[in-house]
Formats: sequence, C-alpha cells, structure tokens
Amino acid sequence: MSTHDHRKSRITLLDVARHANVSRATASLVIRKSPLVGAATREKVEQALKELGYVYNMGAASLRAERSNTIGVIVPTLGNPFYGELLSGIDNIVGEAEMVVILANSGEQFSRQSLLLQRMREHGVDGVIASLTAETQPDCIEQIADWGLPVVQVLRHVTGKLDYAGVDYAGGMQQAVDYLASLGHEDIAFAVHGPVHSAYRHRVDGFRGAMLERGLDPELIVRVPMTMPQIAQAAPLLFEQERQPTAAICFNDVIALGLAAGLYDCGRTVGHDFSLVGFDDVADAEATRPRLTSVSSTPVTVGQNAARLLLERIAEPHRAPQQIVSKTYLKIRQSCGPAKAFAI
Amino acid sequence: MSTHDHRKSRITLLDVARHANVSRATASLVIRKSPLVGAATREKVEQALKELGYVYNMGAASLRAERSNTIGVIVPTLGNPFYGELLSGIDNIVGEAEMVVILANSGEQFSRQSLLLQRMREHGVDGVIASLTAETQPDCIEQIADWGLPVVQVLRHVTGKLDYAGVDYAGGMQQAVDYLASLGHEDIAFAVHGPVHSAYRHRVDGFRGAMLERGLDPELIVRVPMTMPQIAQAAPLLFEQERQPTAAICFNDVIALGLAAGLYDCGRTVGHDFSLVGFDDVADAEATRPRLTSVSSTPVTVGQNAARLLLERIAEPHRAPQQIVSKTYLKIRQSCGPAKAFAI
DNA sequence: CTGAAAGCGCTTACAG
DNA sequence: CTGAAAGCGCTTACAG
Repeated sequence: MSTHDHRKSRITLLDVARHANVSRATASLVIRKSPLVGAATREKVEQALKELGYVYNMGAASLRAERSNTIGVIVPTLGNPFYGELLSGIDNIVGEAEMVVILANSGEQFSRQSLLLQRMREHGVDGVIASLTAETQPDCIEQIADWGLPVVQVLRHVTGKLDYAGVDYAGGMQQAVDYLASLGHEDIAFAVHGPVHSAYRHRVDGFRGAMLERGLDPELIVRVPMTMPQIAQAAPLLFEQERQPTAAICFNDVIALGLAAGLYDCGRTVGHDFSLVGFDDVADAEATRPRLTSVSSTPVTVGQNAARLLLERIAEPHRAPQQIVSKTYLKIRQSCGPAKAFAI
Repeated sequence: MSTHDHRKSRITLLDVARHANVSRATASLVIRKSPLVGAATREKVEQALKELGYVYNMGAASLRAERSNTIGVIVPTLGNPFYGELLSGIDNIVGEAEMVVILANSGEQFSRQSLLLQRMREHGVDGVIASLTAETQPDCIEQIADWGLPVVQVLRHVTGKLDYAGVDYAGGMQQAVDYLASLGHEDIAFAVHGPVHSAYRHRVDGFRGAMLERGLDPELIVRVPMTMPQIAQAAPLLFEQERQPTAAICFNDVIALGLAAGLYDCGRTVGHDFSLVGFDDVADAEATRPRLTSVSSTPVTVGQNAARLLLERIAEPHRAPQQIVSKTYLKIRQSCGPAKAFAI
C-alpha cells in the first residue's frame, strides 16, 4: 500500500537531540518539562524542537510508559441533547488534563457495549466513563475493573464497588411532588419510558416514596412510547387511569415536551387545566409555551464530576470507591397551576 | 508511582506464540486474519489466544504499522442536538470500520481548534473530520493536510483543496422561499445568528438569490442572539424593520423555536398571523404547537458521508478532493399559513 | 506456510 | 545535570 508515502518521514526525538547536541534522554526530559534539566540545555533543545518541527508521538510514549492519555466514554444514545451536555462536561475536564476522549455509542445494546469496552481496552485507554445499559450485571462490570481498567459509572449505577457520578433522582422527584402538592394536587401521574436501569428505578422509587409520605396514591405510573410524535399521541393515556390525575411528572423533558404537545392537541391548557413537570431541564424547556417547569439534573456538572473521579482513580487506583451524587433543583416556570376540580 | 501495579502483567503475542508452538510472526498473521496461515495452525493459535486471555495492543501495533485506527472529530459545540446526530452518523461508519473516534469540542474558538488539531496529531489519528470555526483560513487547514494528515471538512467549507461533506444550504433556502411564496408571502425575513462561516454565507446567499429570483426584497435579514430566552425576547425585532414581514425563515431550529415562543408572547399565532420555517428539523420541531415546518438537513447522513469520505481518503491519499453535498427537504407541518394583510 | 531479526519512537532505570 | 543501553509489543521484509 502507498497509504503513507506522502507522509514526510518523521522527525524523532533522536533527530532533535542530535540537532541540539544532547542525548535523547535529555531531549525527552525537556519535552516532559522535567526540572532536572538546566536552563541553557532546555533552551537549546526547545530551539531544536521548533526548528525541526518536531511532533510528539504519543503512541510511542504510551507503549513505553503504559499510559495513553486517552479515556473512553460510552453513552447509550446521542439523540437526546442531555448527553451532548454531559459530554461537554467530560470534555472540559479531560481536555484540561491534556488528555483526549474516545467516544462511542452503545445504542442501549448490551452486546454492542461489550464490544466497545473491548475495543477501548485494545486501544489502551487509561479509563472509561460509561452510562451502562440496563442489562449490565454487576459482575460483568466489576470484571472490567479486574482487567486493571478503571471504570466510572455515570448516571446509571450498577455496582457499589466502582466509582459513580450521578444525580439525586429521588430528591428530584421529592422536589417535584412537593411542589405539585403545594399547589393542591393529589392525583399525580408519573410518565415514564425506556429501559429499566438504576436511574429509572430511582426515579420511580423516589416518586412512590414522596407520594406515600403525603398519603397520596403512588401507583399512577404510566408508560409512554419513545419518540416525540408517539408520546404526543399517548397523552390521552393519562386520563384512562382509574383515577384522573390533575398533574403529571415526567421521566425526562422529551416526555414532558411530547405530552405538552399532546395535551394541547386534546384541548387542554397546560399550566391551567393540567400541570406538568419535566426532568433534566434541557434548553427547549425554556422554548415552549407555557414554559416548562422542570427538575434540573445539571448534566454538565455530572460530566465534570465523572471525569474528575476517573482522573483521581487513575492517579490512585486503590482508594475506596467514591460516589458523587449531584443535587437537582426545581426550575419553576409556567407549566403548573393550582389544582382544581374540572369535568372532562 | 504505583499507578499500574494492580495491572496484571500483560499477555503478549510472544506468550501466545510460545503457548501455541509457533513464531510470533505467525501469531500476528492469525490475529490479522491473514489467509497465509494454515487452518490447523490458525486453530492452535486461536485456542491459545482464548486460553491466555490475550488482548490486542493497538498502541504497539500503531507504532509499527503507522496507523492508529483512530480518527479525530472536532465539533464547534455540543449544546446543539444537531451535532449529536452528526456524531451518531460518524460513529456508525467509523465503528463499522473497527476504528474509534476521538472527540473534541472547539467551542467555536480558533485557538482552541488549533490546539486540538495539534493534540490529535500527537495522538497519531489517521485522519480528522472537522466543522471548522469561522476564522479558519484556507492555508491554515491546507497546511494540516501537508502534515500528511487527511482532513475532511464537514458542514463548513473552507477550501476546495480538501474533501467536504455538507448540505445544500442554498437549495434548502430555495425550498423555504418557494414554499412561503406559494402561500402568497412577499415580505419574508431571514433570522440569523452566530459566527459567519461558509454555512452561514451559503444560507444568506441562498436566501437572497431565491428572493431576487422572484423579485422580492432580499434584505430583510435580522440578527438575533444566541440563547433560547434571548431569541424569544428578540421576536419584536422582526417588526422593527422597514417593511413588515409576514413570514420568517430561520437559520436553524434553535432560532425557530425561540422565535415561535417569542411570537406567542407578543400575542401572535404562528401559522396564522405569522409564518415560520425552521432549518435542520431537529426532534423538537415535532414537539411544539403548532408543529414547526422545517428544512431538514439530515445530520446523520452528513456524518456518515463525512466518515466515508475520510476512510476513502485514508485508503487513497492522492485522489482528487471530493465533495458530497446532501439535498435538504422541506418537512411541512403547521407553522405556515397563507399570507394576508393584517394590522399590528 | 513459518521463523529469526530488525525496528517503529519513545521512557526508564542506571551510571557517571 | 547528562549519556548509553534496554525494552514497551507489535509488524515488516526477508529467508527458507
């Protein structure tokens, strides 16, 4: 193959060293900003570096140093803007540490996730941040840690033996329920969808707990489809329950936005005839009318936490597993109003 | 540092070869699925691979083979869901090729973009897909190609000397203008924001061209802010122009969604009092009421095109620069209605 | 179809 | 503070 025949033959550290009249080891020290090398020598070498247009070969360095300055990130989807923000947060911190992220998308498929994990291992990543699929068993993921590959779980918690950065979903649910209750709502639905992972269970448990605490019926849980138009069409489901809810909390903003649209289609006025609380507080929560009240789950912060946890773990492989659970906060806008009796 | 002392000492190809009673070169051939090796030998080696739990060391292979099976992707932001979909498309194709993507976010900053490009080069990526910042000059990016690093431009076109995968923005504008004109609109605004790059200019030029073609005033271009709430607040700007528009085409759906909200706040009924066409057709276009009519720019497809172009370029470095410009299509929903005279 | 040798470009002890 | 040597784990010609 002539794949690389246009590639200029590489300038190596040895070339630089010769040009500067030092040994290769010295040049290496200069590059890595070691304090062991004298100012004059450093100067000479840096000059040579520039004159020759030297490019550091991370691959070669990795091979020797057994560290690639690369971390893997596995997300279950890139369709939800929430994950874009999470990635932003991760990218911030990883970039600051002069490392680089290898991104992959599992599509919520366990088998694909395994493949990606394997691929990342072959690429020699220094660690992995993953939002694991619902099917992931604790031993599966602990085994990866046994490979010597640090893993931090993000958003979805599978095992207590590994680091985790997530969101206090139960607390968020509590905030949503408290708020609706303060407006007089008693029949509150919880609209959910998607695979049943820890983030799902924590939300459901949080909802049930908060409702029970107030002596309210915690069983008004309705499952809706995945895509926007389907969710909108499913809005009438809310009223086919045994008890008629006057408000709904949504698993995420995708559902909230979809239901808001569907309720509109049914002739309901959100914030007046019916109250709606979203979850995540994505950018578009601000763009619908009425503006969507939503529990913010601060994805950028969660991403940053996960990245910090991973960097710390890499530096200190044997410390006890850490957890950082971010508080949510309720962003009150216009989609909720006081409860009132109304006829269908 | 004891960073890696928990790492099991690695099984190498040599270990495998010994275990299978063959030479290292033979084991290497088996791994790379070369047809040169006999079935019996292959069997033996594959057995050994499994028994020892061998993990391929891509880093070592890269060093020797001068190919990392890694490609770099630089996006200007991760906040817009549009880029999430673009990444999905890239990830598909790159993953199929058993390669991996290194992701970075330039934040629309040229200096950061330069840093990232350099970093990717040091990591030895086989090529880069980049949505370049507005300040990027042709020579800057051509120089990168001179490094021997294949680059494909995505969405934003800087130079004809390198591959490009994009969208027929001018065609999309034509579709939007034609559609609004067919509804009787004559005073059509174009709402824009953000940095002035090729994708920006092509849209503006497309708008102007399409308007002129019909003898309509092409100068109703209004700049709005970047964030959702600010855009909504800026909606009245539409009516502070010399001529009162009865419709607006938006640079992207973020603007369209923001303006739709702002128009609602002004007491206008979108699709009735005022017509709105978005651009990109993101998921939420389906979720607002009235549903947003939008020019779809098929981001997943564009991502796939860019990735294919890059893989081809890597295989064939000397072929002429290619361009793949995807057609847009108008997704008609509910946000446009017939033009009619109305008093403010 | 298989083997022995060299080398990709670094970093790491070890001397001095 | 600097240098000479070894080696990270693979692939690549080159023989046979």
